[in-house]
Amino acid sequence: MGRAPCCDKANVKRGPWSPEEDTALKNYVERYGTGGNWIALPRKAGIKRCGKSCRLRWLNYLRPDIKHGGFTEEEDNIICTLYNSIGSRWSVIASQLPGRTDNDVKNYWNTKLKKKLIAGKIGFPSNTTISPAALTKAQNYKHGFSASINTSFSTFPLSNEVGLGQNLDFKTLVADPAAGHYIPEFGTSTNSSYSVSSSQEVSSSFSVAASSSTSLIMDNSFFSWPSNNGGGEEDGFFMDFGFNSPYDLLSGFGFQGKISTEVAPSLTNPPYTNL
DNA sequence: AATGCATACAACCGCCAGCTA
DNA sequence: ATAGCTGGCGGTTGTATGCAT
Repeated sequence: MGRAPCCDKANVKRGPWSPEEDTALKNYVERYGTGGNWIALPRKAGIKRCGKSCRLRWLNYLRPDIKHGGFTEEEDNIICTLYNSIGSRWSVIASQLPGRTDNDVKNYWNTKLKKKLIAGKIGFPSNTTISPAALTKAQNYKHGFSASINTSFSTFPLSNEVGLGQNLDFKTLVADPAAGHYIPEFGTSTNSSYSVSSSQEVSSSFSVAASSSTSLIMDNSFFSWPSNNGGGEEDGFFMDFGFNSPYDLLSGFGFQGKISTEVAPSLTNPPYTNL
Protein backbone atom coordinates (compact mmCIF):
# COMPACT_ATOMS: atom_id res chain seq x y z
CA MET A 1 0.00 0.00 0.00
CA GLY A 2 1.41 3.34 -1.01
CA ARG A 3 1.54 6.51 0.88
CA ALA A 4 -1.71 8.42 1.20
CA PRO A 5 -1.68 11.59 -0.90
CA CYS A 6 -1.58 14.87 0.98
CA CYS A 7 -4.69 16.05 -0.83
CA ASP A 8 -7.32 14.92 -3.27
CA LYS A 9 -5.45 15.56 -6.50
CA ALA A 10 -8.62 15.28 -8.56
CA ASN A 11 -10.13 18.28 -6.83
CA VAL A 12 -7.23 20.66 -6.66
CA LYS A 13 -5.96 23.04 -9.30
CA ARG A 14 -2.43 22.63 -10.55
CA GLY A 15 -0.05 24.62 -12.68
CA PRO A 16 0.69 28.34 -12.59
CA TRP A 17 -1.06 30.47 -10.01
CA SER A 18 -3.49 33.14 -11.14
CA PRO A 19 -3.34 36.69 -9.70
CA GLU A 20 -6.67 35.98 -7.97
CA GLU A 21 -5.26 32.92 -6.22
CA ASP A 22 -2.18 34.87 -5.21
CA THR A 23 -4.32 37.62 -3.76
CA ALA A 24 -6.51 35.17 -1.86
CA LEU A 25 -3.52 33.37 -0.37
CA LYS A 26 -1.64 36.56 0.47
CA ASN A 27 -4.68 38.16 2.10
CA TYR A 28 -5.43 35.07 4.14
CA VAL A 29 -1.89 34.52 5.41
CA GLU A 30 -1.39 38.19 6.21
CA ARG A 31 -4.65 38.31 8.10
CA TYR A 32 -4.71 34.94 9.87
CA GLY A 33 -1.24 33.48 9.46
CA THR A 34 -0.76 29.89 8.47
CA GLY A 35 -2.21 28.57 11.70
CA GLY A 36 0.58 26.03 11.70
CA ASN A 37 -1.30 23.91 9.25
CA TRP A 38 -0.77 24.35 5.55
CA ILE A 39 -2.89 21.33 4.67
CA ALA A 40 -6.02 22.93 6.11
CA LEU A 41 -5.23 26.42 4.89
CA PRO A 42 -6.48 26.27 1.28
CA ARG A 43 -9.92 25.12 2.39
CA LYS A 44 -10.16 27.93 4.92
CA ALA A 45 -8.88 30.47 2.43
CA GLY A 46 -11.18 29.24 -0.31
CA ILE A 47 -8.36 28.21 -2.58
CA LYS A 48 -8.63 25.06 -4.65
CA ARG A 49 -5.01 24.12 -4.20
CA CYS A 50 -3.00 21.53 -2.36
CA GLY A 51 -1.68 22.78 0.96
CA LYS A 52 1.87 22.02 -0.03
CA SER A 53 1.37 24.04 -3.18
CA CYS A 54 0.12 26.98 -1.09
CA ARG A 55 3.09 26.73 1.20
CA LEU A 56 5.51 26.69 -1.71
CA ARG A 57 3.81 29.62 -3.39
CA TRP A 58 3.94 31.67 -0.23
CA LEU A 59 7.52 30.82 0.69
CA ASN A 60 8.97 31.17 -2.78
CA TYR A 61 6.97 34.01 -4.22
CA LEU A 62 4.41 35.83 -2.11
CA ARG A 63 6.33 36.32 1.12
CA PRO A 64 6.93 40.07 1.55
CA ASP A 65 10.69 39.84 2.17
CA ILE A 66 11.43 37.90 -1.00
CA LYS A 67 14.12 39.41 -3.17
CA HIS A 68 13.55 38.95 -6.88
CA GLY A 69 15.96 39.73 -9.66
CA GLY A 70 19.59 39.11 -10.46
CA PHE A 71 22.13 37.81 -8.04
CA THR A 72 25.08 39.99 -7.10
CA GLU A 73 28.68 38.97 -7.40
CA GLU A 74 28.87 38.75 -3.63
CA GLU A 75 25.93 36.37 -3.63
CA ASP A 76 27.65 34.32 -6.35
CA ASN A 77 30.70 34.00 -4.15
CA ILE A 78 28.67 32.99 -1.13
CA ILE A 79 26.85 30.33 -3.11
CA CYS A 80 30.06 28.97 -4.61
CA THR A 81 31.82 28.90 -1.29
CA LEU A 82 28.98 27.17 0.48
CA TYR A 83 28.38 24.72 -2.34
CA ASN A 84 32.04 23.86 -2.22
CA SER A 85 31.76 23.29 1.51
CA ILE A 86 28.43 21.61 2.03
CA GLY A 87 27.13 20.64 -1.38
CA SER A 88 23.57 21.03 -2.53
CA ARG A 89 22.01 21.95 0.79
CA TRP A 90 20.07 24.76 -0.77
CA SER A 91 18.06 25.72 2.27
CA VAL A 92 21.26 26.22 4.26
CA ILE A 93 22.84 28.22 1.46
CA ALA A 94 19.69 30.30 1.02
CA SER A 95 19.64 31.06 4.74
CA GLN A 96 22.87 32.99 4.24
CA LEU A 97 21.32 35.10 1.50
CA PRO A 98 18.61 37.38 2.89
CA GLY A 99 15.53 37.42 0.73
CA ARG A 100 16.57 34.43 -1.36
CA THR A 101 14.78 31.11 -1.27
CA ASP A 102 16.24 27.66 -1.60
CA ASN A 103 14.34 27.25 -4.85
CA ASP A 104 15.83 30.49 -6.17
CA VAL A 105 19.34 29.50 -5.26
CA LYS A 106 18.89 26.02 -6.67
CA ASN A 107 17.52 27.34 -9.95
CA TYR A 108 20.22 29.97 -10.17
CA TRP A 109 22.89 27.40 -9.58
CA ASN A 110 21.52 24.91 -12.05
CA THR A 111 20.86 27.37 -14.84
CA LYS A 112 23.57 29.97 -14.57
CA LEU A 113 26.18 29.71 -11.88
CA LYS A 114 27.28 26.19 -12.71
CA LYS A 115 27.82 27.19 -16.32
CA LYS A 116 29.70 30.32 -15.34
CA LEU A 117 32.00 28.27 -13.19
CA ILE A 118 32.63 25.75 -15.90
CA ALA A 119 33.31 28.52 -18.37
CA GLY A 120 35.87 29.87 -15.92
CA LYS A 121 34.23 33.25 -15.71
CA ILE A 122 34.23 33.16 -11.97
CA GLY A 123 36.26 31.29 -9.46
CA PHE A 124 35.95 30.41 -5.91
CA PRO A 125 36.61 33.20 -3.48
CA SER A 126 39.15 35.67 -4.65
CA ASN A 127 41.82 35.38 -2.00
CA THR A 128 44.93 34.41 -3.92
CA THR A 129 47.35 33.93 -1.09
CA ILE A 130 47.98 31.53 1.69
CA SER A 131 47.88 33.45 4.90
CA PRO A 132 51.05 33.33 6.99
CA ALA A 133 49.15 31.77 9.86
CA ALA A 134 47.73 29.08 7.64
CA LEU A 135 51.08 28.41 6.04
CA THR A 136 52.70 28.07 9.44
CA LYS A 137 50.05 25.66 10.48
CA ALA A 138 50.47 23.66 7.30
CA GLN A 139 54.21 23.47 7.79
CA ASN A 140 53.75 22.41 11.37
CA TYR A 141 52.05 19.37 9.95
CA LYS A 142 54.98 18.66 7.70
CA HIS A 143 55.57 15.22 9.09
CA GLY A 144 52.07 14.25 9.99
CA PHE A 145 50.18 15.69 7.13
CA SER A 146 49.21 12.83 4.96
CA ALA A 147 46.02 13.37 3.12
CA SER A 148 45.48 10.55 0.73
CA ILE A 149 43.79 12.00 -2.25
CA ASN A 150 41.80 9.57 -4.30
CA THR A 151 41.78 11.42 -7.50
CA SER A 152 38.72 11.28 -9.57
CA PHE A 153 38.58 13.51 -12.55
CA SER A 154 35.58 15.65 -12.98
CA THR A 155 34.44 18.98 -14.28
CA PHE A 156 33.96 20.16 -10.76
CA PRO A 157 31.44 20.97 -9.42
CA LEU A 158 29.59 18.70 -11.77
CA SER A 159 29.64 15.05 -10.97
CA ASN A 160 30.42 13.53 -14.35
CA GLU A 161 33.59 12.02 -13.12
CA VAL A 162 35.63 9.83 -15.35
CA GLY A 163 37.67 8.33 -12.54
CA LEU A 164 41.21 7.66 -13.59
CA GLY A 165 41.69 6.36 -10.09
CA GLN A 166 45.22 7.37 -9.36
CA ASN A 167 46.20 7.96 -5.80
CA LEU A 168 48.37 10.80 -4.73
CA ASP A 169 49.80 10.79 -1.29
CA PHE A 170 49.83 14.47 -0.53
CA LYS A 171 52.34 14.94 2.27
CA THR A 172 52.66 18.60 2.82
CA LEU A 173 52.93 22.00 1.30
CA VAL A 174 56.25 23.75 1.11
CA ALA A 175 56.79 27.36 0.19
CA ASP A 176 59.26 28.30 -2.50
CA PRO A 177 59.58 32.04 -1.94
CA ALA A 178 62.06 32.52 -4.74
CA ALA A 179 59.66 31.10 -7.26
CA GLY A 180 56.62 32.50 -5.56
CA HIS A 181 55.17 29.02 -5.55
CA TYR A 182 54.01 26.50 -3.08
CA ILE A 183 55.16 22.97 -3.71
CA PRO A 184 53.00 20.10 -2.58
CA GLU A 185 55.13 17.14 -1.62
CA PHE A 186 53.74 13.82 -2.57
CA GLY A 187 54.39 10.39 -1.21
CA THR A 188 55.85 7.39 -2.93
CA SER A 189 52.94 6.85 -5.21
CA THR A 190 54.03 9.78 -7.28
CA ASN A 191 57.34 10.55 -8.83
CA SER A 192 57.04 14.24 -9.34
CA SER A 193 56.52 17.46 -7.56
CA TYR A 194 54.17 19.99 -8.88
CA SER A 195 54.47 23.68 -8.59
CA VAL A 196 51.57 25.79 -7.55
CA SER A 197 51.22 29.18 -9.02
CA SER A 198 48.58 31.71 -8.24
CA SER A 199 47.83 32.95 -11.67
CA GLN A 200 44.93 30.94 -12.92
CA GLU A 201 41.22 31.38 -12.98
CA VAL A 202 40.03 28.29 -11.28
CA SER A 203 40.65 27.85 -7.66
CA SER A 204 40.40 25.68 -4.68
CA SER A 205 39.71 26.61 -1.16
CA PHE A 206 40.64 24.68 1.89
CA SER A 207 38.86 25.61 5.05
CA VAL A 208 40.26 25.02 8.41
CA ALA A 209 37.90 24.42 11.25
CA ALA A 210 35.65 27.33 11.76
CA SER A 211 38.20 30.07 12.04
CA SER A 212 38.76 32.34 9.12
CA SER A 213 42.13 33.34 10.51
CA THR A 214 43.45 29.89 9.89
CA SER A 215 41.90 29.28 6.54
CA LEU A 216 44.26 27.91 4.02
CA ILE A 217 43.24 29.40 0.75
CA MET A 218 44.79 28.23 -2.45
CA ASP A 219 42.62 30.19 -4.74
CA ASN A 220 43.55 30.38 -8.37
CA SER A 221 45.95 27.57 -7.85
CA PHE A 222 47.26 25.86 -10.89
CA PHE A 223 49.28 22.74 -10.72
CA SER A 224 51.59 22.94 -13.69
CA TRP A 225 53.41 19.88 -14.85
CA PRO A 226 57.13 19.42 -14.87
CA SER A 227 58.66 20.10 -18.25
CA ASN A 228 59.46 16.45 -18.90
CA ASN A 229 55.80 15.62 -18.56
CA GLY A 230 54.68 17.96 -21.25
CA GLY A 231 52.85 21.18 -20.82
CA GLY A 232 49.84 20.90 -18.64
CA GLU A 233 49.12 24.54 -18.84
CA GLU A 234 49.05 24.43 -22.60
CA ASP A 235 46.55 21.63 -22.34
CA GLY A 236 44.34 23.76 -20.22
CA PHE A 237 44.59 21.34 -17.41
CA PHE A 238 44.12 22.27 -13.83
CA MET A 239 43.83 20.47 -10.58
CA ASP A 240 41.05 21.32 -8.29
CA PHE A 241 41.32 19.93 -4.81
CA GLY A 242 37.62 20.10 -4.26
CA PHE A 243 37.58 18.21 -1.05
CA ASN A 244 34.28 16.96 0.03
CA SER A 245 34.15 19.26 2.98
CA PRO A 246 33.25 19.93 5.78
CA TYR A 247 36.37 17.93 6.46
CA ASP A 248 39.27 19.89 7.76
CA LEU A 249 42.25 19.88 5.46
CA LEU A 250 44.84 20.04 8.16
CA SER A 251 43.38 17.74 10.75
CA GLY A 252 40.62 15.83 9.03
CA PHE A 253 42.62 13.38 7.03
CA GLY A 254 41.19 10.71 4.90
CA PHE A 255 38.85 12.87 2.91
CA GLN A 256 38.39 12.42 -0.75
CA GLY A 257 39.61 14.95 -3.18
CA LYS A 258 39.00 15.59 -6.78
CA ILE A 259 41.13 16.64 -9.62
CA SER A 260 39.22 18.51 -12.19
CA THR A 261 39.83 19.31 -15.74
CA GLU A 262 38.26 22.08 -17.66
CA VAL A 263 39.13 21.00 -21.14
CA ALA A 264 37.72 17.73 -22.33
CA PRO A 265 40.53 16.81 -24.75
CA SER A 266 42.85 16.62 -21.73
CA LEU A 267 40.95 13.57 -20.68
CA THR A 268 41.59 11.69 -23.87
CA ASN A 269 45.28 12.46 -23.89
CA PRO A 270 46.12 13.23 -20.31
CA PRO A 271 49.49 14.65 -19.37
CA TYR A 272 49.44 12.78 -16.11
CA THR A 273 49.48 9.17 -17.25
CA ASN A 274 52.98 8.62 -15.98
CA LEU A 275 52.06 9.34 -12.39
C1' DA B 1 5.91 34.81 -40.10
C1' DA B 2 6.68 30.22 -38.58
C1' DT B 3 9.29 26.93 -36.40
C1' DG B 4 12.64 24.92 -33.39
C1' DC B 5 15.76 25.38 -29.72
C1' DA B 6 17.66 27.23 -25.40
C1' DT B 7 17.02 29.33 -21.16
C1' DA B 8 14.87 30.77 -16.85
C1' DC B 9 12.06 29.93 -13.36
C1' DA B 10 7.80 28.24 -11.32
C1' DA B 11 5.75 24.24 -9.69
C1' DC B 12 5.41 19.43 -8.60
C1' DC B 13 6.95 14.92 -6.70
C1' DG B 14 8.45 11.87 -3.42
C1' DC B 15 11.21 11.06 0.48
C1' DC B 16 12.39 11.92 5.22
C1' DA B 17 12.38 13.71 9.96
C1' DG B 18 9.91 15.38 13.72
C1' DC B 19 5.84 15.78 16.23
C1' DT B 20 1.70 14.10 18.37
C1' DA B 21 -2.01 11.24 19.78
C1' DA C 1 6.36 2.13 21.07
C1' DT C 2 4.33 3.31 16.97
C1' DA C 3 1.41 4.85 13.32
C1' DG C 4 -0.21 8.78 11.04
C1' DC C 5 0.26 13.47 9.77
C1' DT C 6 2.69 17.54 8.38
C1' DG C 7 6.43 20.50 7.08
C1' DG C 8 10.75 20.74 4.91
C1' DC C 9 13.87 19.57 1.51
C1' DG C 10 16.27 18.38 -2.88
C1' DG C 11 15.60 16.59 -7.41
C1' DT C 12 13.00 16.88 -11.40
C1' DT C 13 9.60 18.41 -14.65
C1' DG C 14 6.64 21.75 -16.97
C1' DT C 15 5.87 26.04 -19.08
C1' DA C 16 6.62 30.66 -20.67
C1' DT C 17 9.67 33.49 -23.05
C1' DG C 18 13.33 34.94 -26.01
C1' DC C 19 16.33 34.10 -29.73
C1' DA C 20 18.09 32.05 -33.99
C1' DT C 21 17.18 30.15 -38.32
